[in-house]
Amino acid sequence: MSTEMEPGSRTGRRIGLLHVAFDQALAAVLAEAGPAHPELRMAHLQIFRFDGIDGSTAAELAAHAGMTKQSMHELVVHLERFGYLTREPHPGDTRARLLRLTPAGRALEQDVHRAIAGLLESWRDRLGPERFDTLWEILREITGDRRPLPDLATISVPGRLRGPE
Amino acid sequence: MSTEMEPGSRTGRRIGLLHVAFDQALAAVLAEAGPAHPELRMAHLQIFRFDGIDGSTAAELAAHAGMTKQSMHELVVHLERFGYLTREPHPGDTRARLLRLTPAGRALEQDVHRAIAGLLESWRDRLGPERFDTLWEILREITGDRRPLPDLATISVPGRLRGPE
DNA sequence: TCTTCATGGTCAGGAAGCCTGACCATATGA
DNA sequence: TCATATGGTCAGGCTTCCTGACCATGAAGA
Repeated sequence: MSTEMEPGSRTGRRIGLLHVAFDQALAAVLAEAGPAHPELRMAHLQIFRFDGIDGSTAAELAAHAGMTKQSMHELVVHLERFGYLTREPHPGDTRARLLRLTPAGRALEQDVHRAIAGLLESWRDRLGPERFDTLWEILREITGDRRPLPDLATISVPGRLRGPE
Repeated sequence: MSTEMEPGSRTGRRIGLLHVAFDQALAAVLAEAGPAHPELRMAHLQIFRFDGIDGSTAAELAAHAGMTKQSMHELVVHLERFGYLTREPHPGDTRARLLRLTPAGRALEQDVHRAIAGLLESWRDRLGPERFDTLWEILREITGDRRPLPDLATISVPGRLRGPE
């Protein structure tokens, strides 16, 4: 390690901070921007962080988000109950339900994207354009992004180190 | 945004992935490296991600980790119960308890640091030295690191967007 | 066609990781 | 000395996931 590198602990923390900062900015901007959506929780925003909600199925979203379909189910149902999306029959697969954003859902999606854009803008200001682009590029490289989305499905954070025995 | 920038969603996801990748590598390497510690969960490792456990108090750790002392309390007690640390009286403050790593605790700390070092090494291989250093520098900049640690205490991720009403 | 297996969705229950509230004991400073 | 802050602790709750168990449907092979 060339940069004077702390044992490693700080890096772990810093990555955590990056993540936290992102979530926080998201929550903050949204809490202010939309006087709406009081019934939404962070987990729901996590979903809106991705594109393509509209027109996909819960199972697909679950795969993209790296969670079980049961977990995603709950989020989707919640979102439906509060009018952010509807579930229409999937043409060509009677089992599946096609998710459709309502106007409210679309507005929320916009809010989330605006919040993210704002945060990125502030980072960009802080870092300067070149280094910001570099960060972007590095993130892409580290998280491996040749394919569009599905890679996420293979990643899952174990709640424990070992199985629940 | 100069790099062809997706609406923002991908960036959010990518940062999440960075975080997840880190946690995962940590879990994986440790699960393999130490056939020990079956009773440890990720939350405990999160603690070991920081230095300075040994000799600090639970309240300090809580501040560093950005969580309440009650939450940290549970983790610390757990760690104590399973022999990773002890709590001795704090000289100079009868209320406080000084945390002390046991040999097992110290070994675990080493494992965690080794795991992190290994992950960073792999990123370094993938990115090349200069860009790796750049990432490091950018992370430092974004997460703001003039002061040693305490800044984290001010950050908290809301579980909801609004207060619990 | 019948059978088998995979997949989308759903219900039920639980674990983990946090949180808030309420307290006690001790520091600390006016 | 008295108010207030702080370390630690207990109790209880909420959120966000998870696993297990199912049903209905789809796909693929015997």
